[in-house]
Amino acid sequence: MNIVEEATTEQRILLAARKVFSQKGMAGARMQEVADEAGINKALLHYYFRSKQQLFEGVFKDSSQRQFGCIWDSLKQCDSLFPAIEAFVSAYMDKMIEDPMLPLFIANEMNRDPEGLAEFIDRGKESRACFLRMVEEARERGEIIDIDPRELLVNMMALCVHPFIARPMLKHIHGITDEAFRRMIQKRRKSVPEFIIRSIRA
Amino acid sequence: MNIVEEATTEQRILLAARKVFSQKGMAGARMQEVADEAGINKALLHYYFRSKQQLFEGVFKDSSQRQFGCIWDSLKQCDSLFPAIEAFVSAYMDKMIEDPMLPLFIANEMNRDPEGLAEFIDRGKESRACFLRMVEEARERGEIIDIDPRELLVNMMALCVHPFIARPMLKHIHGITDEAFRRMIQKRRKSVPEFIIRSIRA
DNA sequence: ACCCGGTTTAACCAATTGGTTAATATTGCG
DNA sequence: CGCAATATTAACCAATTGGTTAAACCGGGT
Repeated sequence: MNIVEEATTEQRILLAARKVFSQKGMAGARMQEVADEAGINKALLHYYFRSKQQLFEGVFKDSSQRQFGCIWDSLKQCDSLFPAIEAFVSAYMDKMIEDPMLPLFIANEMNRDPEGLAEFIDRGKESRACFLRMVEEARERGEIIDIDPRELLVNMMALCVHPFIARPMLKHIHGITDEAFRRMIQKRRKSVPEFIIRSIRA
Repeated sequence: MNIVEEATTEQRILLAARKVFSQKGMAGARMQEVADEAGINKALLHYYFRSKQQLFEGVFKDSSQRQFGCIWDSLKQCDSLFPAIEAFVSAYMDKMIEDPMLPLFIANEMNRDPEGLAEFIDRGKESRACFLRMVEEARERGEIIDIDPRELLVNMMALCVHPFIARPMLKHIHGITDEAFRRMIQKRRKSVPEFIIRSIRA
C-alpha cells in the first residue's frame, strides 16, 4: 500500500540512493546503506547498477535535472524582467524546499569531479541565455541600472541557494529550529525578489 | 630552505591535512595521502594525532577560525553602517581568496556533523551582535529601509560566499578560466557592497 | 663512549567495503 | 504443467584503510 512498496525495485533503489548520496556524498555513502534503505540485498544494487560510480551518476543526473530543470522554464513565459525575477526566485526556492540537501550535494560533487560531471548540468542553456538577453534589454530601455547580466544572475542564485548551503550554521548561529527555518525561507520568497529589484531599479 | 622544510613536523602535517581534507572532505580523505603530502610516514600521523577524527578536528578548528575569525574584527572600528558593510565584504573575500576551498569544506562538514562541530564556529559571537545592533540603529535613524538585520546579514554572506561554493558550475556555465574567475571576484569586491547598499538605502 | 628521551620508520593487523558468484525464488508464457 | 528468463539472496573475495607494534634513528647531556 505504501508508495515505496508499490514502486519498482529500480525506483526504490534510486530513491534510497538519492537519500544516502545527498546526505553523505559520494565518498561517504555506503552501498550497504543504500541497500538497507531500499530494503533489498546489496548484490541487487549491482544487478541494477553495475558499480557505485554508475549508481552515483544515475542519482546525480536525476538530482541535477531536478534542481536545474524546470526552473528556467518558469520565466520563459514572463515578458518583463521584474516578474521574471520573482518567478525565478519562487521556482528555485520551491525546488529546494522539496529537497533541501540537493544544493550542497551538487556543489560538493561538482567540486570533486568538475570535468566528469559537467555534462549533467548543461540543461537550460538557451533559457539562461534568454534571461540574460532580457536583462540586457531592460538595461538598454533604462529600466534598470548598468549591471552585468551574468553578475545579476550570480547574485540571484546566491540569495536563493545560500540559506540551504549554510543551513546548519544558520540554525546554530541564530539558534533557530526546523520550523523557524521554513518560516524564514517563506519570508525570503518575497523579500529576496524585493531585495534584488530594489538594488537594480534605475 | 623551503618553508615547508623549515616548519616543524606538526605544522607540515596540519598544512598537508588542511589541503587534503578541504579538497576531499572527511570521508574522502585518506591518511596515506596526508602522509605523502607531508612527506612523512603514515604512522607518524598517528604519533602526532591519535586518530583521523582527531586530525580532522585539528584541521577544522584551524579552518573555521581562519574563515570566521578576524572578519568581524574588521568592522568593529567602523562607526557607521555602510563603511562597515564595505569592510565586511572586503575582509570576507580576502579570506576566501587566500583559501577558496574553505567555504565549501566548512559547509559540507557542518552539514555532516552539525552538533559535533557546532562549538568550533562560535567565535565572533559578540562582534556579530554588535553588527546587528548597528543595523538596528541605522534603521531607527531612518538611514535604511525596514529590514530584519539577520536577513541582511544572511544576504551579505550569500553574495560573498556563493561564487566560491559554486565555482565549478560558474566556470563551466560561463566558460571562464581561473584568471577570469579571479577578475570576477575582484570586481565583486566593489559591486557587492554597492548592490547591498543600493537595496537597503532609505 | 653511553644512555635516554623524543622522533621516525617498516611491517603488520583487523575491519570495512565495493564487487562477484553461484544457487534459489519468482514470474511469464507456450 | 514445464521451462526459460528475470529477479533476489547468501556467501564469499580482494583491495583498501585506519590503526598498532616493535624496532631503528638521532640529538644532547653526563
